[in-house]
Amino acid sequence: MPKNNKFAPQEKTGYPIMNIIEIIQQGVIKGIKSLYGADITAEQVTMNSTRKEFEGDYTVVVFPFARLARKKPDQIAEELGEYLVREVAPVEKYNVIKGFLNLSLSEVFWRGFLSGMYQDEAYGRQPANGQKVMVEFASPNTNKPLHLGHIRNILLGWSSSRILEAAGYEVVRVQIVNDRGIAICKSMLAWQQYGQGATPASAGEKGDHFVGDYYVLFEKKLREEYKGWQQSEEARELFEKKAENGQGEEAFFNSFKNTYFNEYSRLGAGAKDMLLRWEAGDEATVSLWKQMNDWVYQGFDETYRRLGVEFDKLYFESDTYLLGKDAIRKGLEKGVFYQKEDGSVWIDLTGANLDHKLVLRSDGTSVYMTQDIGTAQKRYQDFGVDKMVYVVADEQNYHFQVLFEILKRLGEPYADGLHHLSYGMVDLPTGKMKSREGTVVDADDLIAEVVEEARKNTADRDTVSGLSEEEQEAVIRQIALAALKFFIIKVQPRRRMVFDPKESVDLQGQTGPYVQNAYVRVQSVLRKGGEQDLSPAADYNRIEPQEKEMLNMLHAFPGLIQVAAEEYDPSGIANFCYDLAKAYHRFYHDLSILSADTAAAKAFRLQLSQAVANVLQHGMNLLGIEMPERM
RNA sequence: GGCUCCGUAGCUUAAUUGGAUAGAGCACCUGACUACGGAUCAGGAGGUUGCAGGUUCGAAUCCUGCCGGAGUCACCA
Repeated sequence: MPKNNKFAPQEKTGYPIMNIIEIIQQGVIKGIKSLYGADITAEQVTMNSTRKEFEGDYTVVVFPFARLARKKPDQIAEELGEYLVREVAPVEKYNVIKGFLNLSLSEVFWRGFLSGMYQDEAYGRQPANGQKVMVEFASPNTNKPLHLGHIRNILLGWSSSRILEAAGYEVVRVQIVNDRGIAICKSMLAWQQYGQGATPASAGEKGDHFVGDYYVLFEKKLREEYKGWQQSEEARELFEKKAENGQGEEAFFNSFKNTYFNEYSRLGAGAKDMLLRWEAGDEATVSLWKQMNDWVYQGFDETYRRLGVEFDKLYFESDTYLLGKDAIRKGLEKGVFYQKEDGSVWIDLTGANLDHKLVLRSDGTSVYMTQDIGTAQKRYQDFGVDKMVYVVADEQNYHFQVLFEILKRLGEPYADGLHHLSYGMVDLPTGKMKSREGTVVDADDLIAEVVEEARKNTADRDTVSGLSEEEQEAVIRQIALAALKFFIIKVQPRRRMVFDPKESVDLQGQTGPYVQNAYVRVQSVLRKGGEQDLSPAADYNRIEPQEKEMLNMLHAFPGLIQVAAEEYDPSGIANFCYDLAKAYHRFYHDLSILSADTAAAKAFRLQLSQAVANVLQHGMNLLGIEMPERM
């Protein structure tokens, strides 16, 4: 194989390989000018890949030129087609159907394109652009294990960060860990009262689940306590006095629950007291808090490891929850904020189609927004990033609109680079996930489940029987995670999605393993015939439609990465990988590779196979999905 | 109620951002290896893109109004 000139086309096309679309667009612009004397911009030249039921590679839509040329679309298309064939070298043929101009590129062009890229593992990756972007994702609370919702978040965050890297950015991956507050105090109190010194090790349980169990236990004990209290004199009197007209006992006590926790409950008082002592820095409390959080982190780390993600830096809310007050003070001086008589500080965002928003309470303490302002500033100080992406569910859309507007008005240097990667909640076929009803899908359980399913399906295959047990286990894990990840990532983020556990473990059809299988097929072919000289590919002169389809897709891949990065949307990459895998499966079925008719065909198809495998691996890698060599 | 997002085949979802006959997968039916891996391929059936108007050569996509669903409008996080 010609290793030393991988980027150079083997045949002279007369044009750089990558910009064929732009070249055609320029040709169209010149053509319109010379044929009709009109000036148009590249923007006005709409080009698509030709639909596969028609002949051609690219299609120019000529309707928009009808007015300029004062001719019928069909006639324009004819004239323009003739012009392009004459003036733009790679364009070899054209045909016109109903006002659409279909252009076919020469085989010379396609051979040159393929031979130039098929060994390039970095094909599609943009050179560094000198910009730095921070991606925040995961960001769990430390009182409960991760669940399906976190998985969607993590997969989106991870794949987006990979895609941004491929688009040329330097990426910093962070999360903010919500490690403080009343929730973790509930777990702490429950552990203190009922735990009898148990540890994750002694209980044989993962740390995050261990701590989560105490949170659940707290809620259970609280409910019991509340139920008992409802029989008391005090409760009866309150019910008589405060129940609204016609309000039943049950309805009343349901709505009273919060007040009960805050004002009557022994456990509630205990948890709140715990929080106060934590805030005061009480040593015993702080050390218990550290201990429990440590357990949780060990559990989280394990889950992240299973998912194959990692972070460059963790921010902890216990460090950041007091940040932002300075910014408020400065903003107040600059007149960005205003103060009410009671001392609370606000911002008027009605000009930006938003509302008035509180940024500091009357007692001078922070709210969520205050922290987020401070944290953004801190992150900029820490890393000097040009952009920040927040992967957070769509219930916080309004919050981020407000946050970004505030940062803009404060004149933050990164304010134009802020993006909320908002995604819809994950529903189950039975409806919403509700922790109270125990319908939350636990992340670790889910992973274990898909691995089991993959194991069952791998058991009776001799394709992997030659591998060691360890290697087999790795393959099973790769397949399982591919199924799970692909299932989630293929859906556009903004959509609320239905997660059917049964479908997520499917290994057939539009799935991760289907894509892996295409890759594995290529590897199998290459093992048998990849060691040869592929230069005869230059003589291949009858590119089949199945081959052309893949060449077109391969050519589109770099642009797709760009779009995915600009839109912060990995779903397009997933769907592309599926389409490419499908095209390869068809090609593989219809045409012979190793026993092709000619040496040229064989060499060309081996190049093509290798190119497809590279791009599939690269594309799936952007989604955080690994490719096995056998499966 | 105000604002935002979403309604596409029975189910899960695409549609190159206004382009050609709305494309896949699952499930259902029928077929395909003495061939490079059948976790595959081919075919069938399944659609008034929630409804009604409008904009134009052309609308799932843009505008208006309804209908249905979700989220959000805290000195909560």
